[in-house]
Amino acid sequence: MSQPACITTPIYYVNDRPHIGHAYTTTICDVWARSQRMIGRDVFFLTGTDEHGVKVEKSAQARGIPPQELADENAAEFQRVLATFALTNSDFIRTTQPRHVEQVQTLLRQLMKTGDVYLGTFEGWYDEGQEEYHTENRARELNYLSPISGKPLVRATEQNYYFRLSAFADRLAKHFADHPTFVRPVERANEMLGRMRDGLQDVPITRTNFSWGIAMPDAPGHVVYVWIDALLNYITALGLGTTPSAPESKLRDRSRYWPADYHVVGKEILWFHAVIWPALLMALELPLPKCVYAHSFWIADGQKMSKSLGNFVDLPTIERYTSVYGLDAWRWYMATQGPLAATDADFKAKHFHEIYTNDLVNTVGNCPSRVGAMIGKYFGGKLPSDSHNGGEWPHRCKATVDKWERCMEVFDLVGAARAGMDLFHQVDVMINDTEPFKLAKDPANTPRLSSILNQCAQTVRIAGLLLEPFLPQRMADLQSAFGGVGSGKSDWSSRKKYGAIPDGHPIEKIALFPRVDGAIAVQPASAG
RNA sequence: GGCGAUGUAGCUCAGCUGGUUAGAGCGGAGAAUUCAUAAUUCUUAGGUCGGCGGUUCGAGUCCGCCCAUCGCCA
Repeated sequence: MSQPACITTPIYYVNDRPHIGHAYTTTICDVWARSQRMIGRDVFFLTGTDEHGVKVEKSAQARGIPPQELADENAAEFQRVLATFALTNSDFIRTTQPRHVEQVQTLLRQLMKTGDVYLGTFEGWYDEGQEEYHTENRARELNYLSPISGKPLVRATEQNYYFRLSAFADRLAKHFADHPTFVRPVERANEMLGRMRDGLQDVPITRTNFSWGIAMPDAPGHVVYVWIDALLNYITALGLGTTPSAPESKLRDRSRYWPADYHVVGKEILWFHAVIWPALLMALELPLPKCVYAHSFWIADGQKMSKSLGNFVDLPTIERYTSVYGLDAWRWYMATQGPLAATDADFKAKHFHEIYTNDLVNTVGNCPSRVGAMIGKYFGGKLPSDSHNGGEWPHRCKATVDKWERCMEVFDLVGAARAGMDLFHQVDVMINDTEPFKLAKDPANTPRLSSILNQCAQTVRIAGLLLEPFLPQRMADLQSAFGGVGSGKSDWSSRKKYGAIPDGHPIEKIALFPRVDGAIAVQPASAG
């Protein structure tokens, strides 16, 4: 039985249009999901849409349509994007689906029963656009105007249901201490710890001033706050909120995927995922995710992306890149140049072009091309035999595969990609050092020539294998050009083994990544 | 305003608990080579390690202050 693996993206808010931020998070999750599937794990990769809340209600109102219609429209748009990008999510959960709504209500009933959710009163200054309250001091500082919209804050009193977050302070602190990689990267974990030291206050989980949301059970007029609703998607998708008799109880088959290996989120929503969500899970007596990975943001040409600047790398822009460079190139840039660490990454057309040319054209593309060409020229396209059993290469390949596996396990996508690249580079070095093209001039050298080219081909095959999660389309081409062995159906232990291509197997010369002329490359977005 | 970072070669960044000539990738320069997608390989680039002061036999590496940028929070 294979080991389950689970990775999630946040669910995307249907009030937003898809942009590079969504594409990035989903793509890196996809790379990881593919890698784990490749090594034989039973992977559940979850994404979806967050569809409730005041903003959706108001946007729909502005357009004169029911909120569900707006949600349907935009959820479809997000799903279209997934298809366009060939992302391999296992499910797409929508918070308006009955399966989610019912489980959220079941889970909230449970929390009321345990006392972790209680009815309380609150009065404060409310920012309707942001769906948040400000403290008295803060409100005065702001002149009682929303810092975002500039609209007046509203004095509001609410009887709300609260989640007893304060009760979990010690357990959370202990969890962070016992699991130093619970929140990554470490800079982000420190931010959470710092904020937790300031104390944890109970958080309201219902509102009464809007209706587009999940009804709080047994509490007419109370609607579940959108964040709580959204967080619970991670377990409702796995059926953890179903009762055995419920119509959705078959979802419980998925319970083996919990706890998730990775919740991949943007840093702006880390507090919810690193503190509130774990506390909720503790209250529900469910295990915590193994890691909450908070990536940073893409900026565009050195500037923060914002609506007012109009410099969002939006879907049409992304599609320009994929049409010029291909989908794999887009994935490669996302996964290897993205803001996986604590600092933001700059998205630049020129940089994209350089990375494409250096990494993909000149290395990943060219190396198999030269190996294939020589086998074609000197051996009629049939893999010559190696009388030296691979020499150093079985060892080198194994060491690299091991390193790749270790990197992938800890979500070090850049390190894993580098491992594959390094193998291509080593082959290039060997060719330059041993000069097979010179050996080919004298038939007396044939045995040596055979060994060298066999070793090149065997190693190229493994290098390509390691890049498959990043470059699924082109690496499939490479696998079929290099003997067609080790395609998806074989198991990992045999695929990763050196020497899988049999002697005499056909090897094709291929050009995986066409050079893109700088002149027709995607141009930087012009200012204004 | 509170807390926390960051500031290292043209660019993007590595440099664990302080110790001989401060590193990598890309760009630039030079050389080798021709199997390959004008691809590859090798060599190289003399950067006050933000500024000032201090601790120390010795500091990008510790402390203080200042400047700049950024993050989280209020």
